[in-house]
Parts: sequence; structure tokens; C-alpha cells
Amino acid sequence: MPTHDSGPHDRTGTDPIEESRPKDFIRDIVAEDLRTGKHTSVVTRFPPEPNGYLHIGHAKSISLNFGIPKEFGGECHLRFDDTNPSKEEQEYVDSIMEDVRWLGWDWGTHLYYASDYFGQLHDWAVHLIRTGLAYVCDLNADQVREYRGTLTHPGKPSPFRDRTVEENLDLFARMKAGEYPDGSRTLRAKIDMAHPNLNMRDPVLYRVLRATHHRTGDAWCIYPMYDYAHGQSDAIEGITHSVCTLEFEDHRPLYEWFIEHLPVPHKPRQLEFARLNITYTALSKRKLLELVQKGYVAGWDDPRMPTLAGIRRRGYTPEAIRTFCEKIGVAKANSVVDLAFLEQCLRDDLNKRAPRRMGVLRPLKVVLENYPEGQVEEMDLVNNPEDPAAGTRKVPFSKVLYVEQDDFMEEPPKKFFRLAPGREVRLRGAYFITCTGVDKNERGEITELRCTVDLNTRGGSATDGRSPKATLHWVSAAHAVNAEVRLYDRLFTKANPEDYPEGQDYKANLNPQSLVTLAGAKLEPSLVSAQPGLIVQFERLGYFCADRDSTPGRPVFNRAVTLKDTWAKVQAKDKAESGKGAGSR
RNA sequence: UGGGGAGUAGCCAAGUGGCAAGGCACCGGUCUUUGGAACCGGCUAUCGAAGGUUCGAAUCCUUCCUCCCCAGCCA
Repeated sequence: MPTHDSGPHDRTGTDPIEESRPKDFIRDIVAEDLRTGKHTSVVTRFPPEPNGYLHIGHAKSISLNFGIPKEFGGECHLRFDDTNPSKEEQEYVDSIMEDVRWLGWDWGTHLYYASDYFGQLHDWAVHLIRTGLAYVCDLNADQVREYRGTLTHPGKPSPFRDRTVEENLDLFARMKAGEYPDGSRTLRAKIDMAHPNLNMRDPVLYRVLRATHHRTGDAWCIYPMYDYAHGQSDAIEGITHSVCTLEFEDHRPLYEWFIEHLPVPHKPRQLEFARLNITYTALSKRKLLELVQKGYVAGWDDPRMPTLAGIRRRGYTPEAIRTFCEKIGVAKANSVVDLAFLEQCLRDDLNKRAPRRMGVLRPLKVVLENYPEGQVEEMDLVNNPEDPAAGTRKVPFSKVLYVEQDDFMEEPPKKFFRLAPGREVRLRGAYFITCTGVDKNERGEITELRCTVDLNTRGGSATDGRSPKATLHWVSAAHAVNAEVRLYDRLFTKANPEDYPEGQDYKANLNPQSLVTLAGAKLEPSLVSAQPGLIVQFERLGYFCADRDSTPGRPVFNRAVTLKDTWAKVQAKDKAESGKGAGSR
């Protein structure tokens, strides 16, 4: 479709779709290539290495690679970059496919593996040998490093650089046949040992490596390096725009060198963008793997992990993640996106869609002294004020209730307008109540509140027009569902986890409060058999997702994100100010 | 001291010679049966710096500064 003269971008500015379409330098290039007729449709690829779980950073790449062909017409391939069998596993390819699908993308029939091309890649290596552009090198890894030179000094040629084509052909065949031990020989491109770009100093194409590959088994004992495999895989698949992250910018000359010197069927173009970073978050595979393997978290899908599996379990939606990826933009400047931005994308999505429910995290018993013993009323509660179509539900109300401990203060400060002795508040969708007494135990701790209820305020409004400043959530004690609630917070205490004390590492910044488990939460009865994955808003608290650890009659909920909390902000400010005052004295 | 990139508000980020978009965060206010949401306003950016070209420069030229990446038989 994108072949007509005006091109897909030449529409009027009033088109709402046009206005909401993401715009960035990569899409500009794609649009230009389509406009000039360089390409008639776009083919991209998302090329994960199956050596770990996908994380939110990958979501940015997925959003770009799948989003572009969707917008401009074309297709995106899912290709596993599986050239290093010592690190790669089937578990990871399964999780990666699940996560990409979960995000809502579809690669159709275009599922590929770099290992599909091992045969072709090998034949092309032979071609390079025949044309005098590759040689078998007997230097070991340490020697290769020595010969490579440094950033500021040129390297020197390998003593094996000038072997004859025949000898190279024979040696390479024997490498392939398994005649040499791991690491003893490599096939290298013959480019320029004095090149200012180290990637061009006779890079290794093949290494001898005996490891069972998750797909090819023990068929090979030589494996191609990334640089040699990636571009040619792109060429084989007819990729038009090979989008990768900035650290590969230095590799582009090599990428192009291979394409130039090999009889490939197509010439792809590599484009680089800045990878995603988020405050209070670690997004390197090395770190995530360490957190999992050393037990700092409970697995790849621990809800504190930035993996797609983790944030999915936590309660993030694919829609929120996709919106996030679109809104952060794509550029070449290194940047760190505020975690608050991700959280806000989730709230925006869930605010419109998540059913409202009542759940008391830290229960405080309330006895309504003037409410009839044994009476139960079914109150009508709105499921979602943002969505009338969501309807209402019945919630039982009775003489003994639970409210949130945080919603009562015996000696309230000026700005606190929830429940306090002598004060009236509204119970959401029920009645106004007034606190008349406070019971305490021998240690002076509050055990329960005594209140009176105004029976003329049923449903939550008074005929005389008075309106309490606060509305509280509540649960009928006799009908409450006991639940476990897991309060998750940022995994790291520092915006930059790399900012650690001398002699330590990023793990010094792990947040000991990243998980707080509340075993005694009380939920409204409608949640008794919440299915894992159900996401609701606990009114006034945040969005919570039923966890797979839920058991019949005892749900477990994960807090995905809190609601914005103005009161918490006021408290924090007051605390900071009083602290400052004391300090200056 | 080699090569490759990047610098626009606290954080992302548009802008490609004609008075510097938008979002997040933050601060006010309106409204409110969620201290939520929504709505209104503020956040008043010497466009890394200095020169130059031009009637006019974030955009073009020169020099400088700062930050990031590269010396795996990882990707």
C-alpha cells in the first residue's frame, strides 16, 4: 500500500491517527525509503538471544520493530540469535515467544533461528576463504588479544595471516570435522590489523566450541560469531531495516563489509537507537541473571523484576507497556526514563478498565453501636466510576466492620480529615459514621473503634446536604475474605543502582522493603475466588493483581502500583520540614 | 593521546534557518461518594560553550567542553 506518490505521511494534519502516530528518526528513514521507492514494503526483525528472559528494555525494541511494519506496511520476523550454544536454552526461547505474544504482537509465519542458517553461513565462510578474505588462525585467545593492539596502537598481523587458500580450506574443513580442540583455532576475516575501529582488526568469524546446541544438537563443533551471523541472517530474510542498539554502531562497518564481500541476495541497512534505562531499575542480562541465580528475587517472574514475566505477574498490562514504549520516544541520546512515567502509564490504563473493589490491608475493627445485631444489608457499589457500563455489585454491610488502620488517628494533625474521635466520615456506598470511642489493650494499642451510624445516609449521601471530607473503604467483618497481600516497591533504593559505595556493587542498593507481605488483609466477598491474573483497583489504595499463589478461599494479591496519594505527599513534606527545623536548631 | 556516538526544563522528547510542541515529575486551583480520576493554571529553557555566516540560527560553519560505547574465540 505504501507505494503511491504522496507516501504514507503526506496526509492532512487533521487526521487524528496521523497525529497520534509515533515519530522518530528511524520512522523518518523508513518513510523516506518508501517514498523514494528504495523499498516497497518494510521488513524488520526482533532478534533476541535466548539466554535470558525478555525485559521492559526489550519491549522498546519490540515496539519499534513490530510497530514500524504495522504502521508502514510490511512484516517483522522473530529471529532467535542462537549462535552461542553455551549460554542458550529452550526455556528462554519459550518464554520469549510467550512474552512477545503477550505484548500483542504476531510474527505470523516468520519465526526463524540464526541456527537455520548455519549451513549457508558456513558456505559463505568458504567463499571468503576462496576469495582470500578469510584465514584460519592458530593463535589462542590471549595471543589474539595481544596481536589486536589497543585503542591507541595498531595491531600486528597474525603469523598465520598469509596461509594459502588451499591450506585455509583444508584447515577450516578440519575445524568443522572436529579435529582440533575448543579454542585452538579460529577462522578470521582478513581486513586490516591497523584499522582504527577494533572491530575491523581481523575479527573472528568462527570458533571451535563443543557444546550441545538447543536446536542443532551436536551437529556442529564450530559456531559463527554474532558479527558474522547477524547481517547475513538479515540478508537471507530480506530485512530492509535492521534496528539495533547504540553499542553496535561500531560494528556497522563490519556488518557492511560482510554484505559487500559476500554474494548475498539482499542488502539490509543497520540503524541504531539508544537502549532504554529506567530509574531504580537494573536492565542488564548479567544483573538480572545474578539476581535470579543467587536468590535475591524469587525467579525470573518475581513481580519486582523488570522482566516482562515479572511485571506481568505484578499486574502490568500489555497496553500500558505498549503505550509507555510509544511515549518515551526513540532517539540516539543515552537517557534514563523516570520509573514514575512507567507507573503512570499503568494507572492511566487501569483507571479506565479495572473494576473497583474494597480491600482492607491493615484491618482496624469498627463496631457500629446503634446498628442492629445480626442485620445484613446488601449495598450497591459502583464497579467503575470511569465506566458506567461496568455496572454495580452488592456488598454486604453489617454491625462489625474493618477499616484501614491508616484511616484513623486519635489525635489527628490539621490536614488529616479521615476518622478521629467525634468526627464523621462516609463509608463508601454505605453510611456516614461518627467515632464515639476508642478501645485499647493493656499496652495502649487501639483494638477497636466504637462508632454510631446515621441510618438516614444510606448509600452515602445525606438528605440535609452535609458531606464529610473523607470517604473510607470498608469490609464487613462477618463476610470478609482473608487474604495475603504483597506490597511491592522499587527493587533498588537508588535512582541509579550503579551508584554504590566503594568496594561494593549494585546489590548494595537492593531495597530491603521491596516486598512487604501482609498476611491478614480483609477483602470484600466478591474476591473470594479471584482468578490469577485478575486485576482490580482496591479503592483508595492502588491496583492489585491476583497471584498464581492464590488458593481456594484465600486469594493472594500483588500490588502493581499505588494510586497517587496526596495525603502521603503532605505527610512526607511535613516530616521533611519538621526534620529540617529540628536540624537547624 | 585511536575510532564511533550524543548534548533542547528535574526526566523523556518534538523541532531540519523565521517568534522553542507534548508528556512525566513538581507547585497551585476547580470539581469530586476514591486525598483517585477529570479540568484549569504555573513550572517563565541564556537550546553544552565561544566565535562566525545571515535581515533572522536550537537548526549552517569553526573551535572548544562534557558524557556514553569499543581492546570476548559474548550478543
